Amino acid sequence: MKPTRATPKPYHHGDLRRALIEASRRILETEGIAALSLRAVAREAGVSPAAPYHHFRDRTELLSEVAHEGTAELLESLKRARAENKAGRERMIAVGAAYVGYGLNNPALYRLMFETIRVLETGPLPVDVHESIPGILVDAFAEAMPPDVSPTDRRLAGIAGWAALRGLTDILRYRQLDPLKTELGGDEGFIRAVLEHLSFGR
Amino acid sequence: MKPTRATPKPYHHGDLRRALIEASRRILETEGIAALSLRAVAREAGVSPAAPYHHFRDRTELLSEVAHEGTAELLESLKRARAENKAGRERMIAVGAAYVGYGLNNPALYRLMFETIRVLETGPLPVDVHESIPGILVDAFAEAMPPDVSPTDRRLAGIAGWAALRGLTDILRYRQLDPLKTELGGDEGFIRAVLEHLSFGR
DNA sequence: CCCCGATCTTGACGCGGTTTAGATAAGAAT
DNA sequence: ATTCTTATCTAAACCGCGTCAAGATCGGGG
Repeated sequence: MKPTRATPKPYHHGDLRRALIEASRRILETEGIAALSLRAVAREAGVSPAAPYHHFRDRTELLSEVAHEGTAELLESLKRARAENKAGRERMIAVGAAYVGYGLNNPALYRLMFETIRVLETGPLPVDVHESIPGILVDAFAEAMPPDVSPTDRRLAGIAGWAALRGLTDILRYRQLDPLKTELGGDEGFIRAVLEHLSFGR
Repeated sequence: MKPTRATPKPYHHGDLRRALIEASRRILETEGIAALSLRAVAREAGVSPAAPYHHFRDRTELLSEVAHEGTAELLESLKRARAENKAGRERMIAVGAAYVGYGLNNPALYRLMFETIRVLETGPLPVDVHESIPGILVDAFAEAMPPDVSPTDRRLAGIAGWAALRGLTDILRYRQLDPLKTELGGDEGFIRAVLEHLSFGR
């Protein structure tokens, strides 16, 4: 009986595809995105430079897979934050903090996901919008609006919130400490303060 | 026998430094950031691959100079928008639209400025904060707050606005048209609507 | 007028992505 | 079990890239 594979049974190596992705993430964490070359990944996995070509069309496709894993993880984290908080301000803050937190805790991978490889957030909206990263973010902000807000304004709030999260993550990722940040209790408090402000914080 | 140049008289080439930067921008506009190699720039300028090393320490320094020009242009654009509008909501929208507009009109250069080469927005705050790109943005948003807002909240509003601009630019740069965008009158109207929303749009 | 030094070229090195041809080994066919 | 097939991997090569060392060139100061 043919092994119906969750992971296709490999021949020589033992699931090189998987090994390559993991090697990539290892390099990404330890040496940064600059060191993430196809050859380096192959070295790390202990195979020849040409071996990866039997599992990925080219370097971009390998990196896309790595980025895809990051997207899945981030999505999972957002879903968790959503599930653990009732719709409204608390959920918005929790979801937002989860997003920024992921970016800060996985800087190289985050960068790969949203800068180097654009395959992900690009393209027409995914199958189920509300289960996508932008979808969850937009929803969380939109639902945090007061009840009297029009649907259009609600949607604008969602987009504005989503945009602010992307920008905030970049700013925190690239910049040194802002004086205000420490005043407000480090990253945590700072993020929370900005998010609260975004949802009509007063 | 020497053609008297407008630019300071160089030796062999005729201000190769300048020519290299301009060649870089030409490649950036036409072929994108992926084609922006040192050798390609040298080719475009009609010199040997090693020639640039007499004007720039390495490839990064050349790209930094190109990015620096972009930063100067963007800064100029923001200053103009600031000067042409009195402090408050109108200035905030004008400045914000100028920022996003620059990013959309110079996608490859914008990306070089804020993704590929980080020398610019990175590092401790510049000499005069209020004459920097983040400074002008933060100020514009902070000043658009109602008068009864506390200094801390004002500053938070500035940072939130700045972050939203960065994110909005990315989103518009990477994504296809959002349905809402066309409803609101294309990029222009969309940006304006989001910005208005950011400053307590109700 | 000659020499100095800034500027540019030539040629090379090592690394990267990718392709081609060949070796290897697992499963299928006989 | 032996042979065949095919996926997998290696070896070797090609070309472009960033960079450096050595030499050629040329403008201006002595």
